[in-house]
Amino acid sequence: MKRTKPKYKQIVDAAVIVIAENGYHQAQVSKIAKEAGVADGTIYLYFKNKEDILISVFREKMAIFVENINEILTKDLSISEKLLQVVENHFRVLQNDPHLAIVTQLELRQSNKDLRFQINNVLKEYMILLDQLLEEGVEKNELSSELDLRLARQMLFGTMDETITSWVMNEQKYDLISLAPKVSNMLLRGYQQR
Amino acid sequence: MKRTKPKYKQIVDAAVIVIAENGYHQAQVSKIAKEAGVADGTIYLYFKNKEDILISVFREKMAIFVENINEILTKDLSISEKLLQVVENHFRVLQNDPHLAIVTQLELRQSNKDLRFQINNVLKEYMILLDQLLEEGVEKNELSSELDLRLARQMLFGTMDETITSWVMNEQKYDLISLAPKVSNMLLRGYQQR
Amino acid sequence: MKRTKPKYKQIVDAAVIVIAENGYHQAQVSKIAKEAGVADGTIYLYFKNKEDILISVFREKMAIFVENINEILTKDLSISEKLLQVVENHFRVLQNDPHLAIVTQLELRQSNKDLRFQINNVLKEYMILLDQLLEEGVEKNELSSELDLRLARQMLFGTMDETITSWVMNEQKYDLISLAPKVSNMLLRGYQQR
Amino acid sequence: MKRTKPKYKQIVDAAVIVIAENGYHQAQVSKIAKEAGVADGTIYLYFKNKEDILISVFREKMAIFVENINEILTKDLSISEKLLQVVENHFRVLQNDPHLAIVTQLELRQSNKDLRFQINNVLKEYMILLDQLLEEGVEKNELSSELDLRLARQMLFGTMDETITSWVMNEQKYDLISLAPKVSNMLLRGYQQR
DNA sequence: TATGAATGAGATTTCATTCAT
DNA sequence: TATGAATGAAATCTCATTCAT
Repeated sequence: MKRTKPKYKQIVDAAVIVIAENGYHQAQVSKIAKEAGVADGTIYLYFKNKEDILISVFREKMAIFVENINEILTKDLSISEKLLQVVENHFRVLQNDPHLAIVTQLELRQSNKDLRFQINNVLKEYMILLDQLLEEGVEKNELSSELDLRLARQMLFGTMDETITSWVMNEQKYDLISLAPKVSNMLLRGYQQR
Repeated sequence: MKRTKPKYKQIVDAAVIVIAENGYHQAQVSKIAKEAGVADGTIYLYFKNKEDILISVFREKMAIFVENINEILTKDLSISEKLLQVVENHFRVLQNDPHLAIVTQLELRQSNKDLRFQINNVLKEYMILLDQLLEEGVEKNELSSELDLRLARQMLFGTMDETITSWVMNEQKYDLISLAPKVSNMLLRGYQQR
Repeated sequence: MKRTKPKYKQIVDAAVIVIAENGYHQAQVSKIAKEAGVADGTIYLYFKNKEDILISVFREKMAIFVENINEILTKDLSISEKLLQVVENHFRVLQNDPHLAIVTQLELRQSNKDLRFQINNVLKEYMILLDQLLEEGVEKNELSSELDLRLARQMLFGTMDETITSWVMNEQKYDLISLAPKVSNMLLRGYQQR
Repeated sequence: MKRTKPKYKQIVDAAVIVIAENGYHQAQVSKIAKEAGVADGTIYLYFKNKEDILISVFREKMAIFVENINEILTKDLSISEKLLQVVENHFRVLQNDPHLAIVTQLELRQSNKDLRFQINNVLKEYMILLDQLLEEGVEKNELSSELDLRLARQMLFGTMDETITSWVMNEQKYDLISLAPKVSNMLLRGYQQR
């Protein structure tokens, strides 16, 4: 299972396209192979099984989020500014890759429990970073000292997720990124002391 | 397609149990029929196809939410109090029916795009009620006049949804209902003018 | 798994024909279904899986041997006469069902270890009857008192088996049944005291 | 197709080991290549295809039997003594190479009809030698003049084969070689005039 | 000679749905 | 209305073999 060879990336990218265009249940291995320009059997030189392709898609793409967020967190900015950048980043990555948006918001959710469990493990890393952001806000006295961190993070992630899903279901008709300031403002006020 | 006969309800209830206990992908029509105490073929006297069973499950159960929320909205209460009651109601219905919680938060999400679009149509009714609540808040000057209603509602629904899903994924180990005040408070502040 | 319905027998018989005519590895379930005049899926109402079909073929057909041998053993005959009848019976059943002969002597031996283990269990019943025959011969002093029963039975079965396999490999060109007296005579002498 | 180079022998020996340890159906070409310490493709410089490896295994190993038997036949011994030595030799070669015993008695029998016909061709050479032994016995008046040579040889081979297969299936728990005298005695008596 | 990455054909099994009774 | 036996389409994965290097 080589994870570095160009063919590995070819197949992951092909999977995103095929799933976005055909839907999760119509994304047969043979379609992915065709899109990637390799034989069906070649897939299995790089992935253990079909599930392994899907979890890899998620892992590879989620890495982009994590990397960006990490960068934002290390900057010397106020929490309100960081929060805005986090939301904007989340929105931007998905607006700029419409296929990926469909895949993460609609298609991959159709996967079975096993796969979703694995996806959740990948998501945890992202969640931890969101937790860090909020914790920092409390420490710096920018957010309420009484904030329930878990609930706050669930509000953050749930709001972004629902906003994006609605946008995808509305066929990505409006500009998502420009909604980020309003969203982060609402969240911020929710997190602040009265 | 009789929607009133007892057998219709029998089958819907059987579906909830079977899906919760076996998972979406292991909820075969024959299992549902067995649980309902009818023959496989009988299912098709009451439902067009399997998807029709699932959407019916959602529609029937969602009716409980809508009914409750409707009642709350007509009461003579402040928005902050109504918001609390809405969140509490949402949490309570699902905490009191663990099978249903599993089905709505985890299992039904595995359905295909078509079914999910239909589910979203059912959800719309609920969304409209949430919109009304927020609108009323703006009109009564309890919420910021600059509130973006759609985003606000997405924050409301997204936060509740994510909170419940996390709770289900944590095997419903803690008390969900008691989180309602904190959640509604955070939301409320987010919706208010500084 | 109904073992009595006519369709069960239909499928078993079809399996014998298909395996004999196409060979073990070319006996696809769909071919068997076609030969039996049922749909592919119907097979799985009567058999757990493909292996279950094959072991059933063996079990059903072996029952004929066991039944016949049992009958012979209960007759009031000399051991030499019983031995002759046993050999003759073995040869006759297979000569009269050329398909079955091909299946038992050539095709079913290609099965994997698991299946062969199960087949051996079925064979054991037959082996035990052969043991009884030889034991009776010793008790009645018709066979040498020093006979090693296990080796004697291995000689009996091995000789019959090799004789039939050679006959099958020679495309069943000569009369097998008429060889029974010579074969049983040779065996008998081998079992007798000098 | 060089049959002399060391790599040819390396591969044949690797095949015996891989088949014995993994079973016929789990003996992939790539496993054999790995065991032999060569690349998959290299196999095809020495063998036409996989079947060719297997038939080669059989041919190479059978040569040992043929050589030994030839030697025995040329000795100046009574038929009864030669028969004993033949049986003993057959048992000894397999008892001393447990891997080979498993391969010849269990695994190679799972091969398809084509391969088994080829194996039988190789076996024929051995069968001819057994025929010669029996013929010599008749000529020297040590065996019955009325012996049916083919049946007698089938009894000889079938008995040895079944005895060894039982021993292998019993996990080679007892001493096989020491059974040779009893076996050859039973056979001898069967071949002699009353 | 030697390599090993790539190929692609092929079959078992499940399960939603039908329809004769 | 109700039954349940029968249907049949459809997809993952393996592995012998090839061939460019």
